[in-house]
Amino acid sequence: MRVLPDVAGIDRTFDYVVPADWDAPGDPRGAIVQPGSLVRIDLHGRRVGAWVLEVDVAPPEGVTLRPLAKVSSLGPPVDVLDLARATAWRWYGRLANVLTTASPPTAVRALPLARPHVVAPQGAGVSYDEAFATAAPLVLRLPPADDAFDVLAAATRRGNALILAPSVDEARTFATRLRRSGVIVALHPRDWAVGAAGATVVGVRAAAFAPVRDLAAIVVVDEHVETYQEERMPTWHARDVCIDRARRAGVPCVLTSPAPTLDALALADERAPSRAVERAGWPIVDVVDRRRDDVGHGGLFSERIVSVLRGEGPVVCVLNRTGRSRLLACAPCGELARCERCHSAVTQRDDGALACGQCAMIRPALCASCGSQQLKNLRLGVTRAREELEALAQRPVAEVTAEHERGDRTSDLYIGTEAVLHQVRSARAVVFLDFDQELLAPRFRAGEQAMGLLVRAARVVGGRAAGGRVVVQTRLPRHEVIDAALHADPGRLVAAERETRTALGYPPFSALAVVSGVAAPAFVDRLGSTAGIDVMGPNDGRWLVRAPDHATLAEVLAAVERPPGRLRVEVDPHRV
DNA sequence: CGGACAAGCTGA
DNA sequence: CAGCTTGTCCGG
Repeated sequence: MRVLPDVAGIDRTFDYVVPADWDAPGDPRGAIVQPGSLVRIDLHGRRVGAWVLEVDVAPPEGVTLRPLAKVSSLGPPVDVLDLARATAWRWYGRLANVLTTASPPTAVRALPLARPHVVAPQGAGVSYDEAFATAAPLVLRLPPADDAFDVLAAATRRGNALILAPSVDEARTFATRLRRSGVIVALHPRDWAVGAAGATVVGVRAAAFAPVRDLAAIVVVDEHVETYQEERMPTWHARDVCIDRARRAGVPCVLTSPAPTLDALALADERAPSRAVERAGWPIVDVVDRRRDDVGHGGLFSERIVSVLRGEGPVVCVLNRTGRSRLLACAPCGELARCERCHSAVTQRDDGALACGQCAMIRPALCASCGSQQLKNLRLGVTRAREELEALAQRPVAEVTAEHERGDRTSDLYIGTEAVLHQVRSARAVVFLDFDQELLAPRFRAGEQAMGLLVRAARVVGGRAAGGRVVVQTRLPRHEVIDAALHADPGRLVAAERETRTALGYPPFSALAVVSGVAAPAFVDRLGSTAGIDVMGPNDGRWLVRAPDHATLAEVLAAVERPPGRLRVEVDPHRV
């Protein structure tokens, strides 16, 4: 019996024997000990948990095997075990970390009886059955106003489906709706054993590793949402894990999104709705060009906003948190100071030069548009903005941030950070007071993430027919993100992003890893000048490793002997 | 990770 | 040289 301890710092397997009495007929312990199961072992003087990886292995010469101490629980089935191995390899992480995610939250000694599969009835809307007809992964572009439920129902018509949603709330809602149409649903991770026995499984990111007996289809809802990437090591992405899982199982995998990411499009074919359908599912987008405005005191609210505030019905204003906002604009012409190379916002260093937060490029403090040397800071926090908005609207304003809610709860005028878009379900208008913060964030996925915000806003105001509006105040009115939302055509953003990322060698046109921690210098040193990869840095104690693809990257990283000490290797970093 | 054991340091 | 700290090694 080969086992892997769940102890950080021990990344190797050990061999044990199953105590003879467990194998006696009628003893349940013998049946629970199988690959994936959780056991307890005596290791070097202490009792620790471990996963059974293999049974019937030939132990190495000259070691006396100790018996397993205890069996705790059933664990991930073999297909998930293989998926976990592949994930640990692809994202350069420890298998034990992935197996923790794949294991039941509380001990499972036996599986419940599976209830017979129920076929959800076909609804009145569009049929998505055809999307599941082939085993090749597919991206379904659904406009913001369209619900993914019909897609999920189609998935369950094939058998037990695995359905991932970006948030716990959405997962719960989908689970409830599917149950209402008669489908047997396990909500992951609570109903781990129900899924293992055979049911449609609904959950968030971690459900990518949920056991699903007789898995027939996988759906990842809103694949563009960032919560699908694990932030601890290994930094696996549930979308990519699901595509791999579907391929291994030979079942269809459908990703949905109003604005698919380049990463998804690199792995799956896209099916887009007709222009008419897509346009109908996006709201009207108003772009307010602020380059000519006076942005001094009180300049956060343009004339256009004042008129929006006058109408009936709830209005939501979105502004980024204080502190994160540090933008420079040219005083005479209003142009934003951006990096010439990667177009991120730049900050001014103590010596006056402009430095890019993303690619570390440095240039003199000159406006790229008019050559002026006069630059000014733009900054304003939510609390101040609320006071101004209250004065402007002459009625109470509720303030919503991720941390707290303040002000008048009965008000239908809200202001807050992007958290406000999660808390206010429906509104007549959503106003982005300063969208440039999003567009120019020093992350190479900033554009897609900004698009994600517009999608959220679009859902709050509803489709074109609902009459709602998304108002975007910006100094970059021609930015491809705004252009794409304005025309209800996310393809425009994809085209622009593809060009930039190809030119800069960013994913999905390369595979990246950021290496940091005390052991990083030694690790990078051992990486040396391996053929086929680039090592850049150090920048702030972090090195960037770039390979043409993930197979190469994983191969190269695994070939290096891991030096002692803390080492963080972030594959697919969201910040570079 | 954390226990075992060895080598190094200190004070009487 | 007992009694303690610090470092390195290794687990079936």
